[in-house]
Amino acid sequence: MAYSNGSERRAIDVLCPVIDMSDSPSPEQNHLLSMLSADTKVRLWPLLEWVPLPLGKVLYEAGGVLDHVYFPTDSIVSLLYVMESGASAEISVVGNDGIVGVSLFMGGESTPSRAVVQSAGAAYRLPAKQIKEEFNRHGELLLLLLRYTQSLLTQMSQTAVCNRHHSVDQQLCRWLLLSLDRLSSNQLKMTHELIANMLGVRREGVTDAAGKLQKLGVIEYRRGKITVLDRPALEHLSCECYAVVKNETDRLLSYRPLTADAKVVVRN
Amino acid sequence: MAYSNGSERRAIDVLCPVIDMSDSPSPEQNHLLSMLSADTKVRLWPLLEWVPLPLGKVLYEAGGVLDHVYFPTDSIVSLLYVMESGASAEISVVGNDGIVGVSLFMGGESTPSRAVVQSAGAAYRLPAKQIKEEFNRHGELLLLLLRYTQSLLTQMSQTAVCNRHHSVDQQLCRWLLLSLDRLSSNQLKMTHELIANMLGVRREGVTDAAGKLQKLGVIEYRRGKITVLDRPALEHLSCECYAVVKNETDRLLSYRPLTADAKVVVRN
DNA sequence: ATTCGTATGTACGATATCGCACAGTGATGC
DNA sequence: GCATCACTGTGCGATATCGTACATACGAAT
Repeated sequence: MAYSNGSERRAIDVLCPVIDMSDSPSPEQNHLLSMLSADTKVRLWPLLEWVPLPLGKVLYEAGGVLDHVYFPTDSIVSLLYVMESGASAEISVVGNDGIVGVSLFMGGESTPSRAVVQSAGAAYRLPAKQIKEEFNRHGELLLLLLRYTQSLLTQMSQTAVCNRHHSVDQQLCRWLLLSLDRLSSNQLKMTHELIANMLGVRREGVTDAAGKLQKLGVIEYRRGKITVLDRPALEHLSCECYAVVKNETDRLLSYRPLTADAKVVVRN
Repeated sequence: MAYSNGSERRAIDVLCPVIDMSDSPSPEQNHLLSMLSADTKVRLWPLLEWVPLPLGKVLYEAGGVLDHVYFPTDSIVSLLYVMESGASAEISVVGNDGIVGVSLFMGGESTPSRAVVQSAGAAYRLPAKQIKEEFNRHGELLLLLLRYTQSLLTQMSQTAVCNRHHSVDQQLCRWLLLSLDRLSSNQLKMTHELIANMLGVRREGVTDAAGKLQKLGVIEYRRGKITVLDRPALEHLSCECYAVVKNETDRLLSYRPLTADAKVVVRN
């Protein structure tokens, strides 16, 4: 892969003095951005804007016009659908493995879902105009983004099936794994209430399911902090949906989640 | 729109004598194909192969390699996800408004779902090589197919939400409307059993729901033939999901379903 | 007309989730 | 230290759907 040696990286630094790398993390933290060639990086880096994404921030509303695409570095963004009744369900999760705002380059300009920050962190963003321009060069970014979009299709269809056939217990496991893959530690800041919103179930249902997992020693939590203690057990208890999506995403994007030993392991 | 006058149509006939239009219906019956410019049509028509699609035919298996994309004319194809347990759920429906096999041009080559003919009819198909070549010209077909893919994203995410929050009764209405929009009559050949497979529920659940609709005079059925008598009522009884998907698809593709007066109305 | 396979109708207990209500309990701020 | 709020635990009846079992009825084929 390009960028594996120091000289190339230095060339970028020289060409793109606009971005102060000491302040903000490297765009490379986003897998999609890191997979680009040196040429494309030289073109795109100066256009990227680093933005902190506080918990709960809404990147775009359902039906609203998108003005940027976001490449999360260490944040997690949920694509959430909110119904007329107020009931909601998470359609997809995006972390440093993806991009938020595919409808910008797919041609639709808007989507019927809302993008909301589920785990605070940051992202690099690119204005609508720039992403379209780059997309229309019909180069590697187009290919990459299309493959990512296909992985989104998989994620969404699997969510549909999971919602139909699996228990809250199983879905909680799946959800925890999806989040875990996109975090650099084994701890997530998340209340039962918020998870319930994502899964589209009652808060009490999540409390029940989480209680069982805690009794089993798989997770540990208190007041908005969930620590995963036994990830293999979580995978075992989860429905097949997690593995299907992960395998397909790996296939499409050679996505590599942070391995256990690269993580900051927390015990609370 | 192009092709509104006779001279252009004749030009095509001269240029593409390979396709015998008297045997097979026009590719124009597929909305995506009909939206192309004259130039593109001249290029594509000779490559299209007309194929009858009998009920139940599997266009591709989950994980299998796709060798063609299909543009249904009067057939309906379901994208069906079948789980390890054998339980299934319909992810999306494709009729003359769309194309089957988006993963071919999205770059994935395969998908974890199965494409199965839900309503017999025919389609035009294009070999993998040809659709990729045309896609890589980066012309109007690319734009069109990307917008269609976005409408697929909408359809899938709405399915996910619907599976989570709506009753079998509501979902049956939504499903009937989706099928109706893709048929040229008000009658569908479909057993409760098959509908149950699509919705991912029990057959008895469908029988119950259909029984209620029949009692209300909204539909009429016997042994695999369902006749819709009161479409407005169906829309009223359906959840919002139908309308959301329809509006979004209209917006993205200017899709126009067959209007009531253009239909062959059947009473059984 | 009879037969037979398939489609549909119905019933009933089991289960999962819901909706609601309220009781603890940890964290945070004054 | 205390008050307060947000988060979590728990209980209970209501409801929807499930799984299963079996009855009925249509219609195609002989």
